[in-house]
Amino acid sequence: MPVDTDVIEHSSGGAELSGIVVTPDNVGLRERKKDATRRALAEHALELAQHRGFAGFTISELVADVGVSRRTFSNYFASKAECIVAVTDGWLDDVLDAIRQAPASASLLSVLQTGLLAVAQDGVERWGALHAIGAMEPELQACALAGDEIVVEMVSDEVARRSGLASDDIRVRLLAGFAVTAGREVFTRWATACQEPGHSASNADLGALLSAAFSIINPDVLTVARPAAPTDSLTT
Amino acid sequence: MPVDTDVIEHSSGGAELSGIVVTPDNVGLRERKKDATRRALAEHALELAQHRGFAGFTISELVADVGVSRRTFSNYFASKAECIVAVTDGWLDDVLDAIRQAPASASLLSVLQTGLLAVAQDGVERWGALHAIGAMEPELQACALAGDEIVVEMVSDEVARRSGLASDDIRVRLLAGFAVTAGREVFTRWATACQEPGHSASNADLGALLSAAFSIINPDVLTVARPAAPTDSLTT
DNA sequence: AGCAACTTTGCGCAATGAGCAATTAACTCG
DNA sequence: CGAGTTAATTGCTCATTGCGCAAAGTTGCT
Repeated sequence: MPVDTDVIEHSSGGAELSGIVVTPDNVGLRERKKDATRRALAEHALELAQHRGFAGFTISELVADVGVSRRTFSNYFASKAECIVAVTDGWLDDVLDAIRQAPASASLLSVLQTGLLAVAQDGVERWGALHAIGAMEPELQACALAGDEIVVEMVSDEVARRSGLASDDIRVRLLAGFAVTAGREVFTRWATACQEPGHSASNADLGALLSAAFSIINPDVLTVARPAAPTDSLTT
Repeated sequence: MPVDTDVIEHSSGGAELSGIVVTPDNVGLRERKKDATRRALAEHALELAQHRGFAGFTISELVADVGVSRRTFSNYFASKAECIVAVTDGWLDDVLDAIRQAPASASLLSVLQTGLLAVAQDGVERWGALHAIGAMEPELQACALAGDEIVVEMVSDEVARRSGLASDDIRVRLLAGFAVTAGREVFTRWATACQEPGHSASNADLGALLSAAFSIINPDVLTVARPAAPTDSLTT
């Protein structure tokens, strides 16, 4: 009996890729349980880290609280850091869904901003905690960054679909990379702003921040013919 | 006797910040020795990783080859991954120097490209090896990404100086972040291209790749008054 | 030379990450 | 529903790791 089975109403199972849930549509009990323990571990790890610091608790303590064996932990995560970062698991799907559901008429840039906003919906609060801990814990930060890399991958595919360019076109990759970086940066500011005394942070501000961030991008780069590309074999 | 002292002619010592050498101007013997062991460890670690794989050797083996104690290793690096990534130590200074030495008349964007090219001078080959290993080793990749974060920090300062904007202006940070991301992406393509059978990769191609990458950026964003910034307290 | 500052080293230990085989729970199909 | 298949959990075990501590060895400065 890993986690309180009663609490499992219907979460979503999912196939894994590099430890991140990608397709949360299996509905077997087995999958739901797996997902539940994973979530429980990540969630509780974050909580412990918030109170006692990243190094302030051991995996053994964590699993004791959650109710699984020490060995099981290693079946899910390769490290404590990876476990904590797993609280962001759902976000990838949030962004992707938001992008897919955006009207075909919307511009790529605004679509990406929309996707980012979608994550902000339920993610920013956790992100604050995550960032607070990770700020001085290099291992955690590294894990988070590595996780983002996968997001970039997936967003690239989506951008490629929309723009009609190859998903490994350098501009596509970089645009996706930029979007993720922008999200990280904006969320950080947002989170810190929220924690301040006069915390008048609203969703509108978040949109403004995103706009400021995206103003760096050349608005019509992807809609236009490829730019100066002397050696074609490489720029693809 | 850590490393062959005879070989130490004049490398450069340096104060540390998060494990990355920042100011390589101390010339004491002590500093040079430290730097030498650090380098020796990183270098040899990379070599071992190339031949036996990341998990194919232990820290104990590494230090045995280099000639320092197991304990000393931990004085320098917190993990095997961190040690390997340390072969990139000098690159940060390369970029920074290149940026600083660029004529004041040059545009920010071209200056950044120049800085990236400076790294390519001696770095790309190692980067190939690094990437080859790190591709499937999440821990290594994570470390590298975390290292880049520091580069972004420093580049931001430089960009701020040139543009006259605050170094924590969101556009400055994102521009720096973009530059680093672009560098990573470009180097990856470059390195893989070089390894291919018909390896006709020249420095010119590298410049072209960088141009393609930077074509995403809005050319006059930083030289112009700040863009739409509704809530000023946040966009700063 | 002699003292202060810093590094290296050895020892030791708690914590980690993973392989293996046995157990248990979930799913499938007749 | 019940037997067989598949997959997850668990307990053992062990090599490896990360780091605190104090002793011994270097370097730097006067």
